[in-house]
Amino acid sequence: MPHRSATIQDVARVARVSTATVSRALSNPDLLADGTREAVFEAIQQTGYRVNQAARNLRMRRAGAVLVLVPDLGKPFYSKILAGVSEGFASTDYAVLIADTESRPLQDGELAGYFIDGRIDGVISLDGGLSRQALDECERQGLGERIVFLCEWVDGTDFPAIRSDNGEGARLAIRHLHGLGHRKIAHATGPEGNVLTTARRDAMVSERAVLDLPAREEWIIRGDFSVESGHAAARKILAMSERPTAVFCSADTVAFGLISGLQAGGLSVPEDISVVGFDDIDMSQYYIPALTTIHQDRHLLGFRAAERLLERLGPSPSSVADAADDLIDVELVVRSSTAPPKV
Amino acid sequence: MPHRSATIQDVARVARVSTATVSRALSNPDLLADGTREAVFEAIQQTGYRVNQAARNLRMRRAGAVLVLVPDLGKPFYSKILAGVSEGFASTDYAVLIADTESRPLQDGELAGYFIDGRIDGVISLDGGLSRQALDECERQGLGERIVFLCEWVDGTDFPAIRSDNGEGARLAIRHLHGLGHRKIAHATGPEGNVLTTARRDAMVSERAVLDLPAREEWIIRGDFSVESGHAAARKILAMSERPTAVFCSADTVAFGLISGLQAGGLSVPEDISVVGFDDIDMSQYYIPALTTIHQDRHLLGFRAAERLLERLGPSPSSVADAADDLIDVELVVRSSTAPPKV
DNA sequence: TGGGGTCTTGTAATCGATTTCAGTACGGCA
DNA sequence: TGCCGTACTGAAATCGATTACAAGACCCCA
Repeated sequence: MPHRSATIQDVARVARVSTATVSRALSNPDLLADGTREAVFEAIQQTGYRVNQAARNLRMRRAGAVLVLVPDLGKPFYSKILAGVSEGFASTDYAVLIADTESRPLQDGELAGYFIDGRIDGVISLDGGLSRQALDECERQGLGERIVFLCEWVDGTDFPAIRSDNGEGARLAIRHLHGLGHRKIAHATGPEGNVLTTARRDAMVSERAVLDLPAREEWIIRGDFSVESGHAAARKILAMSERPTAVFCSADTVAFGLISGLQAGGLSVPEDISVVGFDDIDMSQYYIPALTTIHQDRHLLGFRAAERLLERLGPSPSSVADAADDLIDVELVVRSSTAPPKV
Repeated sequence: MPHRSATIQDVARVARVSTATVSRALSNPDLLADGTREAVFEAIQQTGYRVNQAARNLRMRRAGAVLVLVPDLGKPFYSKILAGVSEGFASTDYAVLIADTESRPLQDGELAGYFIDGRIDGVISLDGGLSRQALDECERQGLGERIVFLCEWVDGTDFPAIRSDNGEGARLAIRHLHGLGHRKIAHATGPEGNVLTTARRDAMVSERAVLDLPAREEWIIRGDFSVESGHAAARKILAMSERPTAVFCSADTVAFGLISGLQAGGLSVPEDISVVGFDDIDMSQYYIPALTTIHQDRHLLGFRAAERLLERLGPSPSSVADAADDLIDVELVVRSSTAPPKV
């Protein structure tokens, strides 16, 4: 049985003031006379008082928590992002709840339900696959202000979305390969229907056109962001009559699987085929060959999303934040998985 | 402004009963007459009522949340564990809070403070480096029952600790290498002072003695669990006059760095040196060479920890749970990073 | 017919904070 | 001296649930 801790009543008794005064001492100290304030703080010290969050939240009609929706906690890509989010809320009194939408998808009305329950004050969703219905329901309840997307987003909605400049990333990758002399460039995509898949593929395709490079249907290899799908892409490439000399992968993990698969099929990277990844996860610089990739500042992404949500939860409803701030720069990191094509 | 949602009062009014009856309908339905119960559920439907957690928690003197302390969210090792924990709590009404103890270490009294605040009901700590003081303070407040360790633990305390059989893992690794014909086996350790470092190193050293293998001081290479430390270990090995023919690494990430470093130094794996990892993170099977390693069931570890904490938070204080259940089996996974030594 | 038991339900206290409203004290000014 | 504004503090309502206690209805059996 936890030792029953001091309440505001106890403090008031010790300081010989009312509970209202104690409350004010904490939230609005300059309202009090100097002596009173000191007496209260003294009493707080003595009793070891800490304000009870449940009571405070009940009275203030807030939950004191935000929810982060992660498509798959098991993916290393998310870890640093979460660290960033968590840091963004560290100096506030919001708790950070994390839910994995893959291991347990949200039920109908569950998201809005969390708000209504008083469980959460806001949401950061890393999952762009949230159902339209769930979002609409939140909007209908006037909760639209409390939702921020991160990395992914939902087309056709106008929730703020902190994200990397995916298009620019794809263009950097293609230009880099083009610069090395590659012309036959393939793309291993993410899962169909994912906004990142679309953004990266579209930019890749259009940049390829801009540079006047050849395009073949089979060079767009559908997959998902998994290592396995990279492995599968390798098998497809090995079976092609007209092989590309370079592959731009939609994720580093895909690149790892791809390289591993190519190697198993007797092709070496970058000698026979160059590979570019996307994300720059920790492993990438130590992979053999070290992976050329598009760096995303994952920590910053998380941190910014936290800031953005905090703004929106704050007292002033319309913030001055610039939507342009929501696009985070990416960077090409050249390592050893790319080289000029064989002549 | 979120649409003010229905309260228990509203439901009571609609159903023409008292709030007590509504409350009972939810928590103890068979106490009510059939007709009443139906009327209440009908009213709940009509009003869209959802119980307010803050109010409920306040009244029931509970927080409705558990905290998971993660040493470094950025490490891919933890992701699946968190998914397991999260799944373990999915069917309960506990929220799962996650805090990164590296990016923001716990302050004095902060942990006990969370309990007293009514912010959390329990803790799962993946961090074995929690200060003794913080733990003692919790014990003193009678909160000892509410703490469970996971993966790591703190020597000399008797909190339950769900963990892999680290000793067995180390022995499996050494026996595997011994079986291949290796005699000169080195070990790249984790950070000094970490319980896992100690457990794995001690078991490695004693198994090496059991098998009557040579031991050299420099073959115990101190590091931490990072890729970088594996890289550094490679440099040390390259500089040795008497090189080992195999290295048992304290983590897969260390193995990756090691292999990368050896390769950079002109030694290839497994031809020149065999490498065994520990953890079997997702990447390991796709690394080149695919990594021979000790598999930890990370999802199960997380899930078990959740179960264990739930038991302890439940109404019956002394659970029947067997402490033996807390040790999770590990498995040797043989891939391509190990081979017989060159003759 | 009356006492005792079971079923069902309601009244009201309670959890621990915040905040509105009102009151007191005091100083300044006419 | 009397009125008013300012500074400070307290009493009490409130947030939305849970639950101890009590009371009414009904049945059974002596």
